[in-house]
Amino acid sequence: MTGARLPGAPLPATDWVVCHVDMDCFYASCERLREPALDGAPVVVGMGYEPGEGHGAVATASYEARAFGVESAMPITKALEKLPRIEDADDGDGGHYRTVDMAYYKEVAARVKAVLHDATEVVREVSIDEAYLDVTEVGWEDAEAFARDLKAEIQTRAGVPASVGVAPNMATAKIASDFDKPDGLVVVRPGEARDFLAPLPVRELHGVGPVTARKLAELGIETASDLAAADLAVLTDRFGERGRDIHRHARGVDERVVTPVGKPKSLSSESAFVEATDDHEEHREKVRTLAAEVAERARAKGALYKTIGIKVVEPPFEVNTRARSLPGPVDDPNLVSEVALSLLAEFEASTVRKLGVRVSNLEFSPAAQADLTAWADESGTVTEREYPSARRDQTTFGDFD
DNA sequence: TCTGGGGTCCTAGGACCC
DNA sequence: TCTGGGGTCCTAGGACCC
Repeated sequence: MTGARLPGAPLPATDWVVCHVDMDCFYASCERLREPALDGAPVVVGMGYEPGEGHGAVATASYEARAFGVESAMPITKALEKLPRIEDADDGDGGHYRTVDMAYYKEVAARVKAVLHDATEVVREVSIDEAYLDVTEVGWEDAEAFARDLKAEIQTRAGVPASVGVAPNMATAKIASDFDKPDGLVVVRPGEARDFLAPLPVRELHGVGPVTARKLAELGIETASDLAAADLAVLTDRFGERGRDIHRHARGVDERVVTPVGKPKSLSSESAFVEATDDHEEHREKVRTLAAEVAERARAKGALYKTIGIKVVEPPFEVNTRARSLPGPVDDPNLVSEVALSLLAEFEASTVRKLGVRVSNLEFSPAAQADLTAWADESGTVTEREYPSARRDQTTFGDFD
């Protein structure tokens, strides 16, 4: 395993300098950017808290709002209990609620990303408000100064604050960026990672969610240091490949290479009913809407899909998925709807709280759709009738980014 | 906390092929 | 007619992340 590396192979992990940039309560910061009066006040950004839409959740809460107990992903009704809207509070001690405005946040995010790409070659954009940078060429001598400049540059050019973590690998850098939020800057040098992580609860490690944390607790493993010292065989036995990963992460080891994210693997749209319903015609109507949405998004991205699926969530929270694959990739909104509805038929008698439609097995090369006749004939799933629309759709490629 | 929406990856069994 | 083993694709579910 050790010894000479092939040319072009990744450096040993300890030689890397990885930077994780994590925007501080990004949506709330964006709202403040265009509405400076919100500075220093509790801000909650979410959806579905308007009258009659009682099923939304908090997307982001400012730190002032978190002080009231408002958290990300909390049902909006619960958030309003903890922190009433300022309009409804008589003592003036309320929160400023704003509806998610993705188009605006994407504008701000684009400015942040521009700063990152100007700063270094390799950037992995994980989400709208988070990215990893491979800044190995900067070296450990200058890593801290680099990160400080990066933060300042983001503030200057995008107008929003970021926290930055620097470490010899992705998993540790991520925890470092979170360690001193907001406006944090934490550098973990090679050799320091394991001690840095040691006291943290396992739940804070990337890849340990509520389920794994509970199972680890049953094994007497509570902290990263417990996990680092645990028997690898026990972990892989219980958690499979992920056991190996979290064991490594707990020891401050992560050999994943920072690479840009590729094309999406799937696209989906989902939507919850305000109240779970057994009205199958309502189910069908929602699936038609979702199918149209997802097909439109796929087309906008120039994606062909080979698999069409649905998700049906029954109370209390039972998730069912069904999918059907076509003989070859298509761009055909009508087919998405037809297949989704036919998969939905199985749930005709179900009470449903939430529905989703998904396309996957994506291909982005227009040539991928080259010869549909060949398989359309031998299939039986895709009929002649559907074929012409699929081919016509190809002409829309390139209309969008 | 009775849970929104958009994703990723992994696992496991079955079908099918050579 | 009985048979081993490998590889790939498909579907469904689970866990996790932001």
